[in-house]
Amino acid sequence: MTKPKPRVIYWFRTDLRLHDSPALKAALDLEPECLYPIWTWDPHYVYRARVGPNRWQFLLDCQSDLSASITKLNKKSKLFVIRESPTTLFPKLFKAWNISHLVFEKDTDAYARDRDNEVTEIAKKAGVQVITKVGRTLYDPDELVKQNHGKPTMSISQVIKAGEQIGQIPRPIPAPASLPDPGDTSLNFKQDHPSSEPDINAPQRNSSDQSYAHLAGPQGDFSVPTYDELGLKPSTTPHHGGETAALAALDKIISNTKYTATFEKPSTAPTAFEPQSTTLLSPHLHFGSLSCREFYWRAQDVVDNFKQGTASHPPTSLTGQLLFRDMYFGAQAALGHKFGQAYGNPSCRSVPWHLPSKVNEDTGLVVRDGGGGGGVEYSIDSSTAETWFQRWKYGCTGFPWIDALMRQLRQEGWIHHLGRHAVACFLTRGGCYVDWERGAAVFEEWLIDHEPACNIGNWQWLSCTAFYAQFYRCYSPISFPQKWDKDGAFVRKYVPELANFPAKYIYEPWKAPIADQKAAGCLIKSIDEEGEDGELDLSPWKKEIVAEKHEANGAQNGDEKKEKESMNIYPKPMFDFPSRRTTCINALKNAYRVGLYGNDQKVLDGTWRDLFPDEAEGPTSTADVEAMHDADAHGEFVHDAEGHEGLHEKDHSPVGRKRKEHGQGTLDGHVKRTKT
DNA sequence: ATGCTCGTTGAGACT
DNA sequence: GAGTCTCAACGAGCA
Repeated sequence: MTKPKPRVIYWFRTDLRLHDSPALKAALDLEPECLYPIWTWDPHYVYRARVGPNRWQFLLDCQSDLSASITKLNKKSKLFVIRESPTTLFPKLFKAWNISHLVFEKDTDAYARDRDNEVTEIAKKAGVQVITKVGRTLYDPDELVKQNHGKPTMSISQVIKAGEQIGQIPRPIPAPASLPDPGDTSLNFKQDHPSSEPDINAPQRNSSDQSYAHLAGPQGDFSVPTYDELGLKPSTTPHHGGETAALAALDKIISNTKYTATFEKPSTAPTAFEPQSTTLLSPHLHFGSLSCREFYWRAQDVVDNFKQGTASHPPTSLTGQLLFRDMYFGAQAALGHKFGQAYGNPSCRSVPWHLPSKVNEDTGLVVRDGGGGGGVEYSIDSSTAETWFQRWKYGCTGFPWIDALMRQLRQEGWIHHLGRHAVACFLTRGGCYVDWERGAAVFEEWLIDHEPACNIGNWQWLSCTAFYAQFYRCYSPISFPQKWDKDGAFVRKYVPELANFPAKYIYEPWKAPIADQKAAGCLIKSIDEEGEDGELDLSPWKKEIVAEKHEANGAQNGDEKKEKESMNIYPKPMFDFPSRRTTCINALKNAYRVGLYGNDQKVLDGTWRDLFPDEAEGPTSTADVEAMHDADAHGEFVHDAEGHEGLHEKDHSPVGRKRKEHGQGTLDGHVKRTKT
């Protein structure tokens, strides 16, 4: 008796490619009678993960390109996009299509693991065999953890050591030359509609969300959704997704053997644009439109054939970048949901930042609903910190380097790695003393290459709560960009108000004499001088980004012309950087001395904050306070003195009010030591 | 133990 | 302009 041939669903997720897909190969090795390449529209991504229009665009690009590539291999086939949650869809789909096997690439993201376990149970019940293969990382993150003695991989040397135990990174697998037919695709069942509540992506839409209006899309042909169907605001990124584009970009990079072999991340310019100084392949790695192993071996082969002894090495080399990615995946694989937050995380230091996340006491996880599009909910312990956070987010801090980066991020969905360092340091340990989880949430929303593990890991790194501890190494928003871009071309592009400023003042425009400001067509003013009754008015910066990039050179409407004729306004810096740096470094020093991690009992029960006096983050010496008053932007810096209100009670006082500072003392006298 | 080096990407003064 | 040292000082790993 011959066994019936397998009827296989290949479930695409973050592996939107045909080349080097071990899971797809496993599906094809079954020699199936039929193969259904599908995408299920997961409500977690639609409603619960923060996804801005630019990343949506990139995803749809990847899906469209993949679907076309599948059709090239088999005219009857395509990427069948089904609008339903995988957990409700699969039981019905297995039956309707008489499926014997479900194949997908292994995913170790905390959420994805839960979902995949659930789907695997569903398949088991339906008598469907599940096959998974690793292909998203160089090594299987679980294997990496196992070889790292069961511990999260917290340094690159641990990854290298564990990797040596595992063995060589697999060589890439060629794309298939043909694909089997799909079977009958009729859907003889009713669609289950997922709950859209809470919908943290509501702010990303400008028309009604039709994501789940039709099981197989408005035409009933399983096509990739359009922007209309998803109700999304238009994207503004110039970067596009898709395997075809990814492989072409990789070819171009690899063909430059010197660039490939001698790449050193720390010496690539974060101020470079058109072209950028790094590869911009990260969004492709996230969506799987490029295999990381393809990237690794193409780069490694160039290195191996390069002039002896002149190639760069991990961790700064191109392959080193991929090892860092694996490191973060390994940390996440070991820690699960706790990796994404400080609370309860044994590998993450507890620091009494401003704007801390709220925690659900039952689950021990941060509260991830925040109706109104906030994502993770947080306490506003300090109105000044909240103002600083909003000004950081919308690129109106008054520090041109920071503002240029944040505007590039919001508009294009990508900024250079060192630019991410600069803005992350500024928000957390090197300026605002705001919780890294606030910054991570903004990156989650805006980055087209948002990789949960890498984003979380890098924010922990930059805030010196994990992976990195040299908190006294602090990025200056003035000296750091000057290293690469003396003239400020980058600032001029992304902060056009300052386009005509003299290079001498481009990173510190508040120092320019009024005559120079007038000559450059831009006045430097306190934001709150601008608004009515002293209220902060960030609206000029918060307003929607229209896709003006492509139209700007064409017809301008009357309003825009008028605006051009009048004087531009750019804000004064929202605080004195040198004094804030001193304050933050001392606060970090203190937090390190207290030495608590997220899983400490005192952290879990909330009593840990008593170990930090009100002055925990405030100025630490009289000299600092004086320095602030001497600083240029008079009045503004008095805000520094607040932040002493303690972190528990909410502060409902109006944003931007000036306050008198309390008496100051050095930190040391207030600190109870927990380490001996 | 205690001291040393090293760690993907600091700033600033100096040679 | 590139390299080197100091500033103040972190943890991990090693001898």
